[in-house]
Amino acid sequence: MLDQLDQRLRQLIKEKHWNKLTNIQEMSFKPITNGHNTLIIAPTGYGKTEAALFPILNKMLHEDVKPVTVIYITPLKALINDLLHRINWWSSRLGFLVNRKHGEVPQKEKNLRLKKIPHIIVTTPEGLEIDLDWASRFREYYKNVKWVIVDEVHELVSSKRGTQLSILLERLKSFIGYDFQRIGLSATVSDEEKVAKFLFGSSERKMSIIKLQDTRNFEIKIRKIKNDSIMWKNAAELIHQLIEKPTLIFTNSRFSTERLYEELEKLGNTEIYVHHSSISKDLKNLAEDELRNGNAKAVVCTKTLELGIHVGDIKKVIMLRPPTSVSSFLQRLGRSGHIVHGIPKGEIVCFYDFDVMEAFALYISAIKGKIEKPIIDDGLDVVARELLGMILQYQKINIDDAYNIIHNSYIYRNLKLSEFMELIEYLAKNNIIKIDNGYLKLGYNFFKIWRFNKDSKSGWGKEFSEFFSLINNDETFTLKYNGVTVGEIDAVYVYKHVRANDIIRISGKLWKVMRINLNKSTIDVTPVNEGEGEIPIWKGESTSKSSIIVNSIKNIIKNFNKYYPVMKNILDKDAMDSLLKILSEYKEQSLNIPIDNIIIVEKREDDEWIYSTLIDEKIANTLSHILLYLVIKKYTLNAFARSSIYGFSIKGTPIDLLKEVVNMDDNKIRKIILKSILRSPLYIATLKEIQPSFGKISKINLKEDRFLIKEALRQTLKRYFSIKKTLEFINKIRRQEIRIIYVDNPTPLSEAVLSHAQIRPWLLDLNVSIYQALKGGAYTVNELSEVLGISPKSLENKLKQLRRANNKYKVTSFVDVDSRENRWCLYEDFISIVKSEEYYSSFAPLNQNEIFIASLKSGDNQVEVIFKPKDLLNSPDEILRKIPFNNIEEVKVREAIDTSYQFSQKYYHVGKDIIIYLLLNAVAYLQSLKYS
DNA sequence: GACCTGCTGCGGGGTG
Repeated sequence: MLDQLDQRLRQLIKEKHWNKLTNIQEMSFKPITNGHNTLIIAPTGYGKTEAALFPILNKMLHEDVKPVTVIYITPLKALINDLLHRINWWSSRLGFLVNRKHGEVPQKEKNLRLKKIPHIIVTTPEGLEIDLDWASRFREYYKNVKWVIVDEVHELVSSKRGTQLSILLERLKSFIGYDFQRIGLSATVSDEEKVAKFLFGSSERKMSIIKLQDTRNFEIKIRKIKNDSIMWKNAAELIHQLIEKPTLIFTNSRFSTERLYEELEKLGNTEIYVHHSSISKDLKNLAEDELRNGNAKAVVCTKTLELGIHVGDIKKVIMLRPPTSVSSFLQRLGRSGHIVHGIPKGEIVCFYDFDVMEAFALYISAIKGKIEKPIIDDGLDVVARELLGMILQYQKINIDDAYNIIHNSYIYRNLKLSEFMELIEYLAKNNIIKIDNGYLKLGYNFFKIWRFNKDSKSGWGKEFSEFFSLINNDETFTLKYNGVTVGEIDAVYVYKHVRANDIIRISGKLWKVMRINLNKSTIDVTPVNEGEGEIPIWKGESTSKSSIIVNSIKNIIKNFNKYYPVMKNILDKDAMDSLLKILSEYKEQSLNIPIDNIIIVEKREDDEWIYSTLIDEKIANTLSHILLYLVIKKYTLNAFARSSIYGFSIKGTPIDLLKEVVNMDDNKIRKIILKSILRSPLYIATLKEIQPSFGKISKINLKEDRFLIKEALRQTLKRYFSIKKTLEFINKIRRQEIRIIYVDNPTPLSEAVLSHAQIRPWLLDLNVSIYQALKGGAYTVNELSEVLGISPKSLENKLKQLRRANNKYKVTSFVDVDSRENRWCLYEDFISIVKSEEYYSSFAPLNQNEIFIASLKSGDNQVEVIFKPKDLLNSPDEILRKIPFNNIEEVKVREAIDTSYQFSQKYYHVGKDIIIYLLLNAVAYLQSLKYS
């Protein structure tokens, strides 16, 4: 191939001291030169960027090209920065200008591109979105584009960002009126054809897929630690021995990252860093730099370091607990042995017996080359957003033209015009667009939702910059030390758990909370050296395990003897014992392992029914939601379910509800599934995510917003549930192809089910939501308002109503003497809150002997009780005797000498059962005012 | 205990 390259390019290759080109560079040259749309598949580190670049630069040297000639798209800002230098090295020497564009490029640098138009622009999907929608001058230069390169296609293909990009490419094609050449760069994927079609869309060019047979081997060891009360310490001790400088230690959560670091630190480890998405950028950069410089012994990280950023040569990868998919397993493993002939070296450290099964299943699947197929997101919210983008671009757009552009995208090739019209009508109803003689224009709600003005924080709406991105963010608090950001915590966690003087562990350090600024959503902290810090819990989306893992586990159990020799090589003794233990426990109970045709049912003492069987997680999720729906309808609100690949469970029913489900007809089950999804937090989250795209900001109305509800339901179903597979599963039970066996003793898989999180329903009934939010704690109106997403004012009114209630939803309030704020709690929880340490000072008078007067009212009855604080503690019955009614509508407390009522405290709608504590609260509060 | 990613353009006015 070298001989076909222009002399100037050949000279540069010589200058780089490249003796030869990599295989993938050789193989890609011809198809790209011939103008084919080309998908290049090879692992990281094989020079894919140059494989795409060489033939293009070669052509650019000979053709009359005008800037902008090439758009290079990649999903990460860090990659853009890397690529800029890499591409610029070649192109600047050939006389072509390169420019980058992402949110953190300084304004000065951004402005340059209009003065000197670049030949090659490197940006994100969002960057292209901005340019097409909004950059009215620069986008004119896009009319010269001949090539579009999309990097990390595997990363984009199954996300909304990829869907967005697929429409953007069709918009670009329509805008410039030229079928530009598309080149994709990807890591190993399972469904290459589909990925190629996704990328190439409506282009009529021939297509080529260039794939490097990945013959790289890898070394893997699966280990198990003892999961007793000090399992984190055990894990750290083992990992400490396994580390070979430099090592990447992957965990599956931000919490685990911090927790493991804590224990590694206790073992005296230095030169170890923490890396995850909630750590400040500077600290992340430090960790990356130290890796590259060879100073870091190890970095404990989440998926942040799984993606393509170069972090130097990694000697070894340790995974704390198995990752949830084969592709993630391979990506993590691939971070080590980065030199082309290096062999990746990995360790999986397991906590539980079933971790060992999963780890081995991952290994077997990886060896066999079984990788998860991409699931393309076909959300209509993306269509809506792109439609709005097109209107921004053209001011107005013909409905048919808009439809054709969307329809050209591979993802929406089956979208019917009627469905498109339904979408348009819904957008028009929300006044985010208006329809004018077959043309679409922006409606007056557009700039209400996507605000330009950052300061007008009041009310609803999002910042205009967010319009260009389909990534959602939950509310967070930023931790600041001396004004410098050190990390981030979920807002809900802050409201529920963080208070002044608490010690928090984040970014591998301990911080004391000095001040919580609710308005700015920041927390001022200061570093401390000792004490036990609490690690915050971040609530992410649930990560489900791929069905490849489930099937692989089934296969391994069925053919245990066949796999045994491999196992002996890869598992350490403890891991091996774990696997054998699972098998022998079933044997001891004379049970078959529930892999294909058995469900083992156990009822635990607390009314939790566990159905264990290896199962597709979507089926488990669907079944558990059906059961949850039935329990709530029939028995109790205090119910929850669990679902996992090891089975599912339901708590709160005295009878086996699965039996009832099996006896229902399919239509009824279908209806229940839909109803149960409408109550699931997963649906609520989807709804929240997509509704701004449709211009919906006010309260959702079941009739008016049918389109939105239907779409949210469809997306939730597609992502997390499966009606078809669930009905098939139930049918197998009916036909007794799946047998149900009841047992009394715990079995290994049921223990695995129990280790999964509880799914609680989200009820639209406000009383219930408040009940759920308050349960077990005491909160201010503002805190609750954030948790529930209801305005503080209406929430306060609701709480005042509930104060009068005479049922389990009844609430009450008291003053938090430390913060002087009113706190609300469930009436049923009040006494346990009084007795908790947290609010001790709110019920502890400072002076026992001062005299107070309480005036109590009930209807027309009224009494005054004179008391000393010590009476409340020593002889409460005497005080109670003086109160002639059980329900006290109003209590007013003041100090006897304060005849002006200058300081008094009131309570409403309380029973005699808690009045003593409220009097204590009033006294503690009034005295705290007086003595401070 | 449950991952990650990104996020105005253009031109006019002022200052040195």
